[in-house]
Amino acid sequence: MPGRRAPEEERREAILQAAFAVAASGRLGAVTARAVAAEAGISAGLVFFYFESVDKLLVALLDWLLAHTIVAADTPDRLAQVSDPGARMMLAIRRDVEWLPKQRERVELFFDYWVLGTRHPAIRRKIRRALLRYRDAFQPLASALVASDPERFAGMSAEGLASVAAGFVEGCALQVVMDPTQFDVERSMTTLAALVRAPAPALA
Amino acid sequence: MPGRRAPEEERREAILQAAFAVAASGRLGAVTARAVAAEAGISAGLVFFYFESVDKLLVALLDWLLAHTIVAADTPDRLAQVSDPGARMMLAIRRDVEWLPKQRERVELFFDYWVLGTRHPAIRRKIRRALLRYRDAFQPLASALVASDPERFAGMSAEGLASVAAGFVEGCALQVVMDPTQFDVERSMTTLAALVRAPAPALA
DNA sequence: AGTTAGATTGATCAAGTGATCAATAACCTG
DNA sequence: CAGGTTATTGATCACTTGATCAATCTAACT
Repeated sequence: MPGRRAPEEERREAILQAAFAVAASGRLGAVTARAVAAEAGISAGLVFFYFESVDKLLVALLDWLLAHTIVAADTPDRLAQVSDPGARMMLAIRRDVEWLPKQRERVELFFDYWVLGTRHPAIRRKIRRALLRYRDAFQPLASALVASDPERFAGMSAEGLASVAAGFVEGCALQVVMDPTQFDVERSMTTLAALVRAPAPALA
Repeated sequence: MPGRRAPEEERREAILQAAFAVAASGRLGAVTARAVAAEAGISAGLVFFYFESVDKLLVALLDWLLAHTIVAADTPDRLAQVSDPGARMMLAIRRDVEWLPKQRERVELFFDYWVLGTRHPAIRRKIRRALLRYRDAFQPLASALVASDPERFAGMSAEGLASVAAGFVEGCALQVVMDPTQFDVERSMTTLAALVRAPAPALA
């Protein structure tokens, strides 16, 4: 029965949510026009009416995903309460690492997009920008840390430290996707703490 | 013209090489029975004659890839010449990191398989095993390093150190695939050296 | 009520996929 | 050179995909 109108822009949103539902359970490969339409309870043609092509739907889904994924937004206050720059940095990292297993579906999807990005310039640009933005989020913490003890962090820029912090979390994300059952937040954090704490002038 | 026989087992190998050629230029998604057959100069049916299904061809290609990919096997001697455990570890890491951009195609393929593994148990097992094997390759170096200065590495197990080393290289691999032009071996190594060298008792 | 504009459907097309299989040609044995 | 074995082909089937489009229905506005 054609004609049953929906509240305009909500259709787009509904389709995107359906696309996410499909992708969350069957990954990006399962996101077909028919699958999304079935999930949304509409006809396949309507998907193309709102999103010209499946490709553009995927790009829109990535935007939706990035907009609806704020890492660890639930504890913005606890971080400010910690005065020590080092402890603040560690808490920030821990917060994100703890978030990873809880949102495994999103992390997996992100990696799907990341792989897709290798062949898709527009997606690659979006992913890269998101990663840079994530790295930059560590910048103020890194700056404070370096400033708090310039001698100890001699030779390390705040940029470098922020990169390493982001890289560590990304490495954990890799492990989470690879083997969720075997990933242990505490072990990862302990290893990081030990590594960073250990002076190793022998390494060159 | 049917009947033109090939030297037995060489056919399998030839098909696998063709599959690799296809995958190297068009990624895993391009590996179809027809594409591989065309690349190998045979008919599509023959692919199914030697590899029951495309799925099994992909698994066989992964095995082939793992067997034909020995990271940095060209400099096995230089490592032994370095007596200092710290420098040895750093050289080992550098060796692998330098290898990444040169073999980008293989690294990309590896990530394709890694993503595929999330849905394919057999592939996931193979990938996981390969990653563990890679991590274990750092174990002797890590043990020597920890033993060389127990006080400095207090709280760090050799396993943890090996994990971090492997994780660092994997992180670099991620960057290489994402943006080959922007990846800089020297910068990565410098950052690592600075991080490891910097004592940071403030971090907890 | 009549009209118009826009949303919605479902059938449909073309392209590409994995897989099967009868027919056939080369090889080996005798 | 006959005969059996085996690799090889190419046509073919069933299926899925992205995409298009005429027909249709609903809502809003006269």
